[in-house]
Amino acid sequence: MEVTIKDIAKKIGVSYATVSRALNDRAGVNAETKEMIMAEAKKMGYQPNAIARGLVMKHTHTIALVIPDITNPFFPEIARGVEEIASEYGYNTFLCNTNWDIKKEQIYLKALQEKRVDGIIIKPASDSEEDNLGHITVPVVLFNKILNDSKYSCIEIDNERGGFLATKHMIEAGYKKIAFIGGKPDSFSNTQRMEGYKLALQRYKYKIDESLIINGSFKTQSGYETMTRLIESGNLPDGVFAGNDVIAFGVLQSAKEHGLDVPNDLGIVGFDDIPHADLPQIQLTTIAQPKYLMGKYAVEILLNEIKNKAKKEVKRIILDPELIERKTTRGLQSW
Amino acid sequence: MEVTIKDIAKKIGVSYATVSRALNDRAGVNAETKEMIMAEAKKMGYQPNAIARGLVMKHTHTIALVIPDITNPFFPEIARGVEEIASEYGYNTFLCNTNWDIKKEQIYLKALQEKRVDGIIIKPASDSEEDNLGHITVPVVLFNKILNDSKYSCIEIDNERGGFLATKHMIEAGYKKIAFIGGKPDSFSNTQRMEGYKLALQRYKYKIDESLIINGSFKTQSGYETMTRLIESGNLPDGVFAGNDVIAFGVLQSAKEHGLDVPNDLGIVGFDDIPHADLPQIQLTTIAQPKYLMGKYAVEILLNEIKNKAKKEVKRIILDPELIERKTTRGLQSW
DNA sequence: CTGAAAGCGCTAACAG
DNA sequence: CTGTTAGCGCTTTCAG
Repeated sequence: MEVTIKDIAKKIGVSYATVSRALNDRAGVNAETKEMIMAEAKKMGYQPNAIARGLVMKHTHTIALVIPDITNPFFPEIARGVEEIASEYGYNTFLCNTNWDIKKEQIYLKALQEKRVDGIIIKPASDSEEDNLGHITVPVVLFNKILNDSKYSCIEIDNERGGFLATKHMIEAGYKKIAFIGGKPDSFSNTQRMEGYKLALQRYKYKIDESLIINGSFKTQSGYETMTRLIESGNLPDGVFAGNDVIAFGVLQSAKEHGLDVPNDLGIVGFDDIPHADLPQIQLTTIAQPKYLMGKYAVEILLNEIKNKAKKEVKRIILDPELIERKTTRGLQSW
Repeated sequence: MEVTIKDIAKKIGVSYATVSRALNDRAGVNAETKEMIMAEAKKMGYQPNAIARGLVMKHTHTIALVIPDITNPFFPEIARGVEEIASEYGYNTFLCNTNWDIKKEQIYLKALQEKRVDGIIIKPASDSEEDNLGHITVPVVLFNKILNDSKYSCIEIDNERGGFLATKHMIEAGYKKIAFIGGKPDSFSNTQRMEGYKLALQRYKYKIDESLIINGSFKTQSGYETMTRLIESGNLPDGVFAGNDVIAFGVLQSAKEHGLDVPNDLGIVGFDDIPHADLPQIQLTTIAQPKYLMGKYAVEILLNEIKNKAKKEVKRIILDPELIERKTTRGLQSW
């Protein structure tokens, strides 16, 4: 049997309230008895029961991070940020992987609430917010742009500006026929990146060619397949702005297999700046997001909302994207 | 206030025991009243309190996966495996990242136990088992070879054989001066891979040159730095077996920066076969581990131990590594 | 089929 | 400084 507060109380001959006080370092316990209690607790191998405590305290000191794809190196970076900061504040974090499956997300959200997590940080699998987050009663912060009247705080990169920057860079480097190979079509981030792309095209008087705008999923495989299709259909662009880096990897792969010279025959820019995008063999030009920081901020906002549940104010943090020029695009100088 | 079982009992005019029975689908409730209860529960937005339930039931239906580096793409693959399978069985999983920090691991293990997780799957940050896992009372399964008298189940690849295979491959491909650039020196996996390397060297009458055996950490940066040091010290090998793939990436990077032709001037083989090791620009020859499967098996063993806590038997699963020949080594044919 | 009551391990008034 | 007591929300005998 597990050793409880009562066992140690009995052993020492005090009431278990006293033991509780001692263990929790609360005032009003004689120094000597406290010491005895601590010693005995250690000796008996006492381990506080957070479940019981949670039941009375009404908080669990655990939060959840729900993400769509832990296999995309973008998310582990974020996860590291939230986890590290959370644990600094004494919180554990559940890491839930929805696999972009809205049903799975639903199930997680339900379980998380039943387990009484104190708050949730989520990158939704889909963006029809109300559908999914409707039943959540704990504080939530999203990695997503959110409708203006939303009751949730959020933090994200300015995706439209990112898309704009990426496309502008390719235009200025002299690419003429620029495709957008995107990810999940019903994702805000994706849409906004595409909007930025279109905006840049317009700004520079390029015409928007819908046959060059193709969405799929945020996977390497998807990038590979749609690029291959593009090449084999004869509708070959000389530049592609990919919805994210792993898609860009797929594009790169297809290009290589078809003997295309990157960056001369084909320029590529990605989004995220995941680890290994900077390997010399890859050298992917991309739009960087401050992943770790995003995780960090998200927890801080969340923890703050948890603490001040009463007077909550929704915060929206929009971060600046940054273009990282590497070798999958021609530089201006070479033009 | 949260709606509880009592609220809905009061509303309908039954005892809350009955409500409990109905909600949990237990026998002995009149069909009609059950329906009423279910309806009311939904209407009132009742959400079972898993904390309270856990307190009485003595289990939480949550397990933990503690890993050293979520940023190494090897681990997310495993994580996906455990998470998916666990959730199929109705378990949530805490994902904890120790960052190879044994103190952090300690803290997590403590918190996890206090939160009464039902079991723990862990790749220890260090390998002096007894030190770390001593206080754990719940079932544990390790991703690590374990002493023969250990009380824990474990599952892992045959690292020695992997190291052997890797080195043998390089020898047969004609490389003459093969270095081992390893990861954490006090890691079993690392040591075993090194043993396999030595074994192959001996088998083929190569002499073992300790100046060619260098450990560091399981990071790209570490691989990059030690390779660079090797090159700049003039002690240039013509082959390196890296402790894992991300190290190999670093080696690759250094090689490239120093104008070495891979695979002709330098052959490289990694370990793990992480995603993106197969990109055409990388094409890393490596030793594959069945990552997802390892995660899956780990949960299955764990869940089984949880169920049969009484008659537990320790299981040791040793999986076979597989050499994946790609382009960072010469093939036999080209020799 | 249903209700009463005990208790899971702990915290927090409230008395002393 | 310390003990008594009442719950937290739920499951589970044990009676009826």
